[in-house]
Amino acid sequence: MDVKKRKRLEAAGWTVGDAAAFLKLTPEESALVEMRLALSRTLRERRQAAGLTQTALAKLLGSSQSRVAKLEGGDASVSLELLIRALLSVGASRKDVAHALARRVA
Amino acid sequence: MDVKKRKRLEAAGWTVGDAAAFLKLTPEESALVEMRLALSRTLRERRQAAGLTQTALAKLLGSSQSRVAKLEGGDASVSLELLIRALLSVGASRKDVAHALARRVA
DNA sequence: GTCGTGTATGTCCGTCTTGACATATAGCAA
DNA sequence: TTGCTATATGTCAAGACGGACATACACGAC
Repeated sequence: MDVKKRKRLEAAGWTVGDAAAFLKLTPEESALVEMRLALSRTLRERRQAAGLTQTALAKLLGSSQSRVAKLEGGDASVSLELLIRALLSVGASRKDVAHALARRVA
Repeated sequence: MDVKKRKRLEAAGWTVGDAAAFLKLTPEESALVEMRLALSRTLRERRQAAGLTQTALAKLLGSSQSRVAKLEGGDASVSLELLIRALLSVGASRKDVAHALARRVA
């Protein structure tokens, strides 16, 4: 968005920014949200690249299809822990997980 | 340990290896354990480098000294999630966390 | 010795996460 | 249309996790 348009919107009472700014997240909260997002995207990509369905991954992970959907969908009810476990179960290494964690998402 | 000694021990019924081999962990379980270890070590180092006591970090984190001790001590009752939150609260960035996660621990 | 400080360990109880299940939606083929 | 497959969404009981607290331990100063 160009600066002029932003100025115009802000003058009209709108706030322009990303989700973190909108929700007034602290830097730490933002980092957590971004990590979740980065991991869930990576999970979906790796699962599809491996030719697995959510159901198949769920079985590998010892979980259920619905939870895998929540993992990939960034549902608030899933922990980083489970996301990381899921990545490991699609063959990611520790280094892969680290890389995924730092991946740009915005 | 040199090969001869290992052979001798194995001949006597001993198994030589690291904790993962001893506990017969799957590669994924090993990776998780190593991540926990890597993060908790990094947390302790960063906290000390920042000149913080466990109590001070606990306040930053919105937790208690006892939980920080468990975090750093690798207690089984702590999640990766909390470890990561703790790192963020001592000023680590997402990239820092990723780096810590992949850090060698053996 | 006794403080004081920092850390470790154990337990309790409320909350969050999870697997399981049901159900809904979407796409595709016969 | 029906049927099948893949994914999404909601709910819930059981278990895991977290903060708080008590307490124990270690160390140094006094």
